[in-house]
Amino acid sequence: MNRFYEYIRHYTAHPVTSQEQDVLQHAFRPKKLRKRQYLLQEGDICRHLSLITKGAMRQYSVDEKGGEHTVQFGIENWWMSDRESFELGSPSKYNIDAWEDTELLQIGYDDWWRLRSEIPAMRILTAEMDKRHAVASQKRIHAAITLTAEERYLEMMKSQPAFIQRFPQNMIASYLGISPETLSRIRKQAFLRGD
Amino acid sequence: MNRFYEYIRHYTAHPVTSQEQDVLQHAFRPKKLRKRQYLLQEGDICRHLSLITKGAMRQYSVDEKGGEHTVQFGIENWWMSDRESFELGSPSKYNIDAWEDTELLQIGYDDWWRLRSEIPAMRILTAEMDKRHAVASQKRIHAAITLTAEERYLEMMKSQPAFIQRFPQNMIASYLGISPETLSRIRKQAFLRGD
DNA sequence: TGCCCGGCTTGATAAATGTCAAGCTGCTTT
DNA sequence: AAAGCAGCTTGACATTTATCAAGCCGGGCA
Repeated sequence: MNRFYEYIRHYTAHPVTSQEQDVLQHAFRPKKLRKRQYLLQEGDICRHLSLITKGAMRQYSVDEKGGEHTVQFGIENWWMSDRESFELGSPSKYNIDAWEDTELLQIGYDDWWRLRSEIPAMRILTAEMDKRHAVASQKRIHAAITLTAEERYLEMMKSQPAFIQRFPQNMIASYLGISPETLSRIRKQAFLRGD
Repeated sequence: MNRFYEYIRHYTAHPVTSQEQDVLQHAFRPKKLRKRQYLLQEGDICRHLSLITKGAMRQYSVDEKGGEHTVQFGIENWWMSDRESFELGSPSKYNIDAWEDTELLQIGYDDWWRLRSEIPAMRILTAEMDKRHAVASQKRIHAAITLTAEERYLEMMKSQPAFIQRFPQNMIASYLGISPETLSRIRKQAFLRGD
């Protein structure tokens, strides 16, 4: 938990009082997942926000032909959830599972909203998260409608090298919206040109 | 402004006191734009959030070849801004202009943050906006990486028919990430099959 | 009125990307 | 050690989508 208080202070510039630590400790629960274990399955309702403290996960959908489409990757200090299901209480269309052995801090919907009014730092943290999320979403949407497959990959190498290192190529491809074969060829081209 | 208080009450279930109306009235400024007039140009810093009270606008980038790529449409009751430029104070990569004659209510960065702490309804409104934005972004990203051009268009017809009615096809195409010709052919196909 | 221009369609062709099938490699499991 | 499997690559081919060029149509404007 101490790393979590540090995390909050880092993003909000608000130190967490020991009184607040008490409240936080009761609201957040640690959880461990083994590689390939589900955090959420299609049809479930997403009841928690989960902060990754260690490991790597992904959120993805599965189409009729069994193809997987990665909506989001997460590693240390990223929050995972199906935002739609969590906020609306609707059954999720996505799976979230662990690609590496993973450790999380989880908080439920009611606690999350309660803490936002009780602890100023949590209010700031939420605003900061939403802000970053909005900026990142706009970028990804713009990339999707504007760039070619190759440009999207090179852009991802620049902005998210950690994901490319920690997840296999077929998952990267499904994140970029292309087939694994196409990604393999794009990488070859880029390599032959000298990265 | 009265419609604005009504708007707030609708989304927050908090009536706006006359004291608060006073504060809001000083923070928000009305603005009118003629068709084709810019609200924001590439290179500008986006200093305001703008609520559309009447009209239709779009946010788009222009590539090296002069091609336009629509990131967002907005009509009545939609907020327009380049979120990245607004939050980070960086020069925008986008243009925002009016497609129809448009009326706005604008608020600056500092006022926006101040009102969030002063007026509870604004805090709720912000949270609600961020929530909806997050859900919509996730959907659009999922559509972009999962669906074919035709499926994306049909999906848009279902979820955003107002946009399709009020913006010309070449802009719809640039929103879907396809060429105007492809959209024209897709529509013909769909029509021949009976919608 | 008549012209011009923006928006839309259509056809021919090119480029990008997907699909299917095969084979390679390194790791895990037995 | 052998078998099996997941991830990656490659080739041949199919499909989707973009590009370029031409023409149509209707509304605003001289």
